[in-house]
Amino acid sequence: MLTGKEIAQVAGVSQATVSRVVQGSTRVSEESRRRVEEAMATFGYVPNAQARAMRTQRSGAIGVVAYEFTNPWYPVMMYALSREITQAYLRVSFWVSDGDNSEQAAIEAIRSKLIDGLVFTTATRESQSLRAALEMGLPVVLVNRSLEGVTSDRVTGDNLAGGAAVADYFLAHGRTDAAVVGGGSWASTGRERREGFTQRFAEAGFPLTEAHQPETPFTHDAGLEAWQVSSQTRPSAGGLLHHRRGGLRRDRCGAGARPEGP
Amino acid sequence: MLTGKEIAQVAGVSQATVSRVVQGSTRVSEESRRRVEEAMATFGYVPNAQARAMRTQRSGAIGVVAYEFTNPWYPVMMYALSREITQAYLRVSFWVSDGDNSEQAAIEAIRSKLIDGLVFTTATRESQSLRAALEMGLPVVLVNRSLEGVTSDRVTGDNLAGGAAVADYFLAHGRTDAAVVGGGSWASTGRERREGFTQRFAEAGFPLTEAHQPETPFTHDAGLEAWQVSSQTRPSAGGLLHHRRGGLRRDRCGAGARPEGP
DNA sequence: TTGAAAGCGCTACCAG
DNA sequence: CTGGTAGCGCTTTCAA
Repeated sequence: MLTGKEIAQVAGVSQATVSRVVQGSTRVSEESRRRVEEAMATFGYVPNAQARAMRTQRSGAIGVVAYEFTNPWYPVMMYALSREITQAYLRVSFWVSDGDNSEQAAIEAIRSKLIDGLVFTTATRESQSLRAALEMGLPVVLVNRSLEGVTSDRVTGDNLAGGAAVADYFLAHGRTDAAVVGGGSWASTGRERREGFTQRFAEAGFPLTEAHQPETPFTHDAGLEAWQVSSQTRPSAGGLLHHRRGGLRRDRCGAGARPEGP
Repeated sequence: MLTGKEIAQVAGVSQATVSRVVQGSTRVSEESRRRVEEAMATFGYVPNAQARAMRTQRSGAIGVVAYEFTNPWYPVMMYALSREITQAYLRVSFWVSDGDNSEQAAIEAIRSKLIDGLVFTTATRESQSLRAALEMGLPVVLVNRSLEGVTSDRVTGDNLAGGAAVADYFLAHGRTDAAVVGGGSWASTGRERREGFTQRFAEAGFPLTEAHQPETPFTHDAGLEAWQVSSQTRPSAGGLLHHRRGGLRRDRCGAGARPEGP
């Protein structure tokens, strides 16, 4: 691996001119450009991105924080984000959210100039470092989940309307005895979906008790368990999970069809 | 954001000493260390990782190339790799393999010193830039799929034995009229599984025709279609896909249970 | 259009 | 144990 300086020597120009050629069409004579490009091609020159980043104060990378991919929704987001980031001529730095540790690592990466910005998909009520980062005005965008009590750029679904829509569907079909099994309120998604659901039921005159809006992790196992507990007290209880042939169908949800194999 | 130099001024030491403190316990007096740490804490100093990388010639990042995550096997690998990489105090740079373009981008990242090494999970027979990179001795490790005709570090399953095991299972149950629907031979996985399968069948005296080892993408749709075509010519044909109640079950495979929701 | 030169913020060497 | 200093490879003035 040689440097711009060496390319310059070969091409018989100054290193500054090599830099100009690399950056595209700054003012460089045809002759100089030709010779520099020839030298670059000959030696397979690739500019040192670290040095450039240091000089320009831009890393060219965007961080993404997502969950372990046993939750199939996250790969979908990850893929979409990757595409967009790549199309913007940026790179993706990736952190698996393992609680506050990795979240903090991602945020630290902003401050250490490793990434130019961070997309955060796993905000929870307990994300201390995230909250602090947003309050400091660090370049963080919340995607999927939002965070109460801080202003921030964010991209989320309308979970309130979503929960309400499910409630309306139930009510329209005469189901008035319901429980919500929709994750926990530590995440804005779960909180808002539940809120939309329970609010609609309350408006319709069928308020849900606390016991019928349990806090569960976003897993099918936990949802199944909550549903079973709920069923014991109310045999006819329904919920956000769908059932079939007298039993819950333990299956993926949310991410749509995922039809491909290894 | 201030720099080590500024921290040094505040602490009344040289910038070199600040650097020593940051790097842990090089020889620094208690007094100096205390004052530097105090200054760092006061101003929330975070060292510039780009500058460090440039100086040390190590970026601290490992690249990972994987597929779009509609193929559920890749998130699983991605997660495992992320964990390992993080535990080694490194970061993950991520590329979605979209053919040779993004593959080349990932490899270029090695040469531009953005990453210290690359884990490549989507090698195909057509991966020109990957092949070139391996031949140049760039730090690339193949995971999941290997590449014919080049020596390289790699981590793969024993697909040959896998295909043979499926064949044995079929033969043990008296199924001698079979087709293999297992991806395409552009990937080592598909190629080796098929090879293991057909070889065992041939050994048992039931050679498979070309028509019964079709080349398909690694998708359920493609597999289903191939199976249907195959069924037309041989009503009793079986294959690597599992079926139930007279129809193929169009479902995920490979990655094991993936029970969680959004 | 071009080259010289000044750094970006850090690490690591070398004297003291 | 400490400070001075020389770069890492690039971008970007500033003169020429």
